Amino acid sequence: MVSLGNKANVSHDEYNALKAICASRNGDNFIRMSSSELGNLISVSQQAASRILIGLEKSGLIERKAMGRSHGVNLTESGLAFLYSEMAELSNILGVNEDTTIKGIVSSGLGEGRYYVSKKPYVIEFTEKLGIVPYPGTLNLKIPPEWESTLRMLQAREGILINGFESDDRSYGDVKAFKCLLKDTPCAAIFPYRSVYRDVLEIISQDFLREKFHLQDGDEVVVHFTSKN
Amino acid sequence: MVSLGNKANVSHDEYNALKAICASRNGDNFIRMSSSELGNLISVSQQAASRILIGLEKSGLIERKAMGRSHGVNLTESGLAFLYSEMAELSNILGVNEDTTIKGIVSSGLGEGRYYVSKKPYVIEFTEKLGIVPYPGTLNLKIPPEWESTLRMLQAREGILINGFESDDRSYGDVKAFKCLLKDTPCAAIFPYRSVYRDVLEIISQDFLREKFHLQDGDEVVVHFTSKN
DNA sequence: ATTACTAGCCAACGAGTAT
DNA sequence: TATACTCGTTGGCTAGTAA
Repeated sequence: MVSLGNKANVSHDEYNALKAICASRNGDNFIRMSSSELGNLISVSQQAASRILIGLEKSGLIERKAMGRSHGVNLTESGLAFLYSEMAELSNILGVNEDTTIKGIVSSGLGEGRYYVSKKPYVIEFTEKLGIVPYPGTLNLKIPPEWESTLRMLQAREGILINGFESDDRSYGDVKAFKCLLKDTPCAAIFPYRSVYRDVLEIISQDFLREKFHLQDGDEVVVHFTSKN
Repeated sequence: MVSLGNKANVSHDEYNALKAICASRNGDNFIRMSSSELGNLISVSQQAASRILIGLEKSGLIERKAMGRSHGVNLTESGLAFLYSEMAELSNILGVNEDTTIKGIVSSGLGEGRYYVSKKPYVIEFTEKLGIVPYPGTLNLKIPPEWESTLRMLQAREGILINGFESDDRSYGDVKAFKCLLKDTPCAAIFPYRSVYRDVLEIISQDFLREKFHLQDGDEVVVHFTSKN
C-alpha cells in the first residue's frame, strides 16, 4: 500500500517550488530567490509564487529572511524531510535501491540508543519484531557528510515500527528500526520515530559489537541494509 | 536547474493515482481497481477518481480494459517512465545515489549501438562530450530482471546529450550517454534518447572490451556509474 | 454492485495594483 | 526593481444520478 496521507499536505505547485528551492540550495545558507524567479522556474505567475512561498513558510517547510528588498529562502529540516520521504516512497513503489550501504565512524557517546535497549518494553519489541535480543548498549556511528543523503533517504523509509509506551513518570516515543548487517552479523539501526536529522547511526545487535570486532573510536565501519527494510 | 516541464503534465491527484496503481501493480498484468477503491487510496471521491482514470488513459499513462462490469488497469511504459523520471529528478536534486552499479550478462547481437559508433557525426560528439573515441562496436549486456529497476532509474536520469543529425536518406535520433567504468576502463552506456525500456545496456569504449577482458557470451560483468551522470 | 455524466461550489489561478 | 493584496475567473472538487 502507498503511504499517502501521513505527509504534509502540499499542492502540486508547492511541491514543485520545494524541488526548485532544493535544487538551487547551498547547504544551510539562504539563497536569493525572488517570487518572479520562482514563478518562472515552476511556470506560475509572480503572484502565485508569492502566495506559494507564504504558504510553505506557514507550513514550516521553508524559511525566509529579508535580504534588502528581496528575500532569502531555504528549506527547513521538515521541508528537506518531505522531499526525502517523497523519494523514499517512490523508491519503495518502484523497487529501486532495496540494498543500501552506509559508511560510518565508530564514536562514543553520541546517541540515546543505550536508553532504548535498557527499557524492557522496547527490548520485548526488538526481540519480537527484529529477532534481536539486544545487547544492552548501542554502537554509535558518526556519518560523514558524503553519506548524509543516503542516511536521510534510509531514515525516510518506512522501517519497522517499535511502539513506545508510558511509564509512571514519562512517556517513551515510538522507534523506527531497519534490519542491517555489520560484517554478516545481524543488527538493526534505530531512530526515534519523530526526530530531526542527526548524522548519527545507532546500531543494536545481540552481540557486543565493539568487542566482537575489536572496534575503536575512529574506525570506519560499513553497514549493509538488506532488501525490504 | 530542475528539469520541470519536459514532462507529462500531471496534476497532484493524477500523480498520486499513478503511485497507487504502481504500488499495487503486478508486472504486465491488469489489476482490478474500481474507481471508488482508487478514490479511497488517494482520498478523492469516486467521481474524481473516475475522471482521473479517464484523464490518465487519454494521456497514455495508464491502460484499462473492461473486466466484467469493472475495469482492469495497468501503467503503460510511459506511465512507468514518468514515475522513474520523477524519482530520478528527486535523486538528482537530493544528491542521492550518485554512484550506481549494474550487473549484466555479455550477449551478442542485442542492440543497435554498433550503428551509432559507425556514424561519423555521433563519433565526433562521443569524442568531444565523453572524451571517448569509440572502438567501432559496442559491448551488449543483457540486464537480468533483478536489475531492471536500477537500469530504468539510470535511464531516467539526464545523462549527456549526444545530438542526432540528418543524412541524405534519413534522420538519426538523439542519444543519451552515461559515463561509467568497466574494471577501471572508462566507458559510456548509450541509449536512444526516445525509446521504450529494453533490458539491454550498450557500452562503448576506446578499447575493444570483449578482447581486452576476454569476455564471452554469458559472462557476468559489473558496470559502475560514477558521480554526476 | 459498477462507470461516468451534470450541476453547483470553492480553492487557487492570473491580472491589476499598492507599498 | 521588490512583495503581496484584492478581484474576477476558472479548473477541478463533491454530490446527485443515469446507465
